[in-house]
Amino acid sequence: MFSQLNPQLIHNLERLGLTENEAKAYVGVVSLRETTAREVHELTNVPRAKIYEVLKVLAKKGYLEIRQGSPTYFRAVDPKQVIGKIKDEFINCAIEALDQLNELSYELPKTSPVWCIQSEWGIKNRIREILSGVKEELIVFASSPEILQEFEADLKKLEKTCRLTFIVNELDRFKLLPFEFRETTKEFSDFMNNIVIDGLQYDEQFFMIADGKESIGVHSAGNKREAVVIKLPVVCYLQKMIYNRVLEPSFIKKDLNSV
Amino acid sequence: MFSQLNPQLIHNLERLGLTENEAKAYVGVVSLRETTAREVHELTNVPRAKIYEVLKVLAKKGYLEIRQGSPTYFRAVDPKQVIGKIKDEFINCAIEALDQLNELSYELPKTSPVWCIQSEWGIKNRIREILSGVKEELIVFASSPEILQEFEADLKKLEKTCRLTFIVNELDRFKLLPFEFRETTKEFSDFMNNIVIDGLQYDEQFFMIADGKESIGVHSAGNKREAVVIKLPVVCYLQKMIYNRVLEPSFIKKDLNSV
DNA sequence: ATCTATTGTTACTTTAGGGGTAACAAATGT
DNA sequence: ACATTTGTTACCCCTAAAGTAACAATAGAT
Repeated sequence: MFSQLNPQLIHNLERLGLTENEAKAYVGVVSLRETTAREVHELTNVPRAKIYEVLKVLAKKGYLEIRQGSPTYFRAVDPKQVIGKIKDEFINCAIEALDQLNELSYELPKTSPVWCIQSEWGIKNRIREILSGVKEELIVFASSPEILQEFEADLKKLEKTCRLTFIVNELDRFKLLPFEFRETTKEFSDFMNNIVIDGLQYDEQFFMIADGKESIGVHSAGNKREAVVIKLPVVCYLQKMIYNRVLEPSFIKKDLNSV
Repeated sequence: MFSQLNPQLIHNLERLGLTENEAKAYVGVVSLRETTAREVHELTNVPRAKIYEVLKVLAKKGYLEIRQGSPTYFRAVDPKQVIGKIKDEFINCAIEALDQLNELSYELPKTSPVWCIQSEWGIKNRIREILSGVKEELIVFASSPEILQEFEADLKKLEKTCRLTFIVNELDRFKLLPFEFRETTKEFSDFMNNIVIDGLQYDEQFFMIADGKESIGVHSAGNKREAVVIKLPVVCYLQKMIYNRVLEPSFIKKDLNSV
């Protein structure tokens, strides 16, 4: 009747490189164990005129076995073997691509002073990269605890070798995290949550200054989230100053004032 | 000038899920390290009208970082990270697909008596499966040593627990392999190399009978190679008889004659 | 300030792969 | 012999992605 096929499974198989009809047909044969083209067609709704070619292709790829005759019968090779094969081929491909990409890198990385990152994964990736390079001091601002939780382990490790300063705007919301937090002034946090440029609402969610020379800030502008990496020592110095200024006076340490 | 891009690399990246233009653009940015859309366009020949959108997409996926301005600059995220991410996602997908496929297997495998396998990988896979199921006796015929080499380790292991009989048509060609071989009669090997059915030349290359009830034969018909699996005990018995008959008389053992 | 070249965008065409449909030939079964 | 099922062929359609051409917006030069 109407497709009992798990659409998520079909989608996954497509991502593994099968066409939609190939995915449906393979699932069909696996479901039916040992079967004819017609049965597969009826279960999967792949047009009967197409099913023969599709099953042939799958057999050629080694995913099916065939018993000739009229009708011809088909049998699925164990999914574990099939998926394993696809995976192996993909991984070989990935390894080869990586090798080839690495050969392109003849120049040393020109490190430009400012970059913008527009994917969630890219942001986390870059934060982790910066964290792994911190030598002495790290200042972290966060407007909500989620992102800190994400990097809790990395930060905990850093705590042993570096001076860490955590700045937040509401101490309460962070009390579950095992760090010592300092609170910003009310004015500052109001300001941070309410920056509008060209009609776009900016919401600074996270900020980090590493060794006073590299910073990354994560904000949402409109409905998009992005991060900005800045490596200009001057700018970072200014940023650091600002963060030092906006701490609640009672928490400001002597040595920070002297900078 | 004319593309210095490694086409193999482009092809690999396409297999990893990028479009051709995305692959070229990413390779371009990796090559140029830190660069503008125009430079990427000139290096890769991706149409200039397309390069902006393509680079944006790559940034959205997290493979590039952006420095806004006019011109906008682009920088590649470390290929190791990028390829690693793609690989992880793929593998998750593969694992999920396998789980879902395994849920479909409600019935016990109906074992049909005869199957045809049309991919090299599928053939090897099935041979290995059969080898792993042998309990007592295995008879192997091979017309060339390559395929035996492929399974040398598996066969060596079997030798300890089973009676193994190797039948070949030219002892000389197999002397490098660490097994005891028996030779067929000249007539038989001539016959085997010269079977023509419906104008198609059949060349039996490999044959194996496991415990007298399951057999697999690999042959090329025309220019195609395929394998036939037969699980009918009767047929296997007959096949076994034939193989026993065609051994050079001097090598025929007593107990084989008595069967 | 004006002109020019470059940057970035938009709208369109083309192509190829995959999917769907209809109609026919070949084989099977009554 | 006839009908049914199996298998094939020739189409059409749609979409994703590549290519093209022309225009707007910006930056640099005179």
